[in-house]
Amino acid sequence: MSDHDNGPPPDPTWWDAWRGVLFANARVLHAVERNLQEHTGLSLAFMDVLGRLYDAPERRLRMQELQEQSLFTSSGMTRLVDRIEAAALVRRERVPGDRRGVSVVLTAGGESAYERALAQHRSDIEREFGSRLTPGQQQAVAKALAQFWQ
Amino acid sequence: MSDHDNGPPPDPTWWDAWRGVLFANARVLHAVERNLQEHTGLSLAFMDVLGRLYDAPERRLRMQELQEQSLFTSSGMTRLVDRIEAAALVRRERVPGDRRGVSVVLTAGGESAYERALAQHRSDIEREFGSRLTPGQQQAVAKALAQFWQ
DNA sequence: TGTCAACTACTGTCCGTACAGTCATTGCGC
DNA sequence: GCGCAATGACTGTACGGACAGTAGTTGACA
Repeated sequence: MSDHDNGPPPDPTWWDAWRGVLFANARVLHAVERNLQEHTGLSLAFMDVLGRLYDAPERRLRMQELQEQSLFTSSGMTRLVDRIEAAALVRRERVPGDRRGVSVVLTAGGESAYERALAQHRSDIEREFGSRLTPGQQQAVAKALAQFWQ
Repeated sequence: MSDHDNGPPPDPTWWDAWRGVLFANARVLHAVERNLQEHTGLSLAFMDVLGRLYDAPERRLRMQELQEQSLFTSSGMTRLVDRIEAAALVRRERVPGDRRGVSVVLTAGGESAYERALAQHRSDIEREFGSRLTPGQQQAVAKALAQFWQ
């Protein structure tokens, strides 16, 4: 048994891949969130909610739908929507026929604020992340990780 | 100009890659952090600090070294070390020759707690992340994202 | 039709982090 | 040696999110 290959055993490949995901996420988010906040006044949490409303039919969703799609708890979503509503980017409306329910609707201001912020955000992501990967790497990463958002 | 290819323009590849990183990170972390906490009582923030001390010469680092390597602010690190110290996993020591400085040293209990938790954590990551990628995908992701942790 | 469990959203409270400011200590320029 | 900016760590405060609990509403079933 050759035991001349000593030293610490190398990390398995999946461990390096995971570390890459962890650090890429942290570093890119850090840069991008700060920049977005400065240029548009919107946080990524805001963007997440606004984006889901933007893509929804009639630009509206129930609180529960909003919460299910995101990684927030329902109480967290209540308070997040409170803040977005205070910024006049969405408004709450009663759901006809179910007095328990509340719809969250994108306002006109919210719509245009989202469009502006999305453009900024995408260019930030391209600079901090996309441009650092070759097209082949982009493809490979996208394919390997697509399963995590179905 | 053929304009029969309408519909929304497809997202660029780097955008899909980024989304993969974002969701993989969120989903895996969520599952793994909960499990680690339950089985070992340690949070990932604890693990981060303990790991850096574990890998350092003499199992000790200055507060500032600890802070520079991590994504915490210095005040955040002060309070994080407070909590880890309260759990008796590290202790603070004065630096001889510089009365401003403080060394953080891994205790014997901290060392063994870290070793146990690391084993748990790695098996969690393998299950939630590694096992979902083919060896080729692991390799590709690791290579593409290595730059984010140098 | 009355009762009760399930559903929807909100609130009380605590914890962890960031930002800005403070205090003691150090070392450089003169 | 003296003055002063830089360094290293800590503290006051505010905010965002989680967990657990609450209140109003609905629908199913006896």
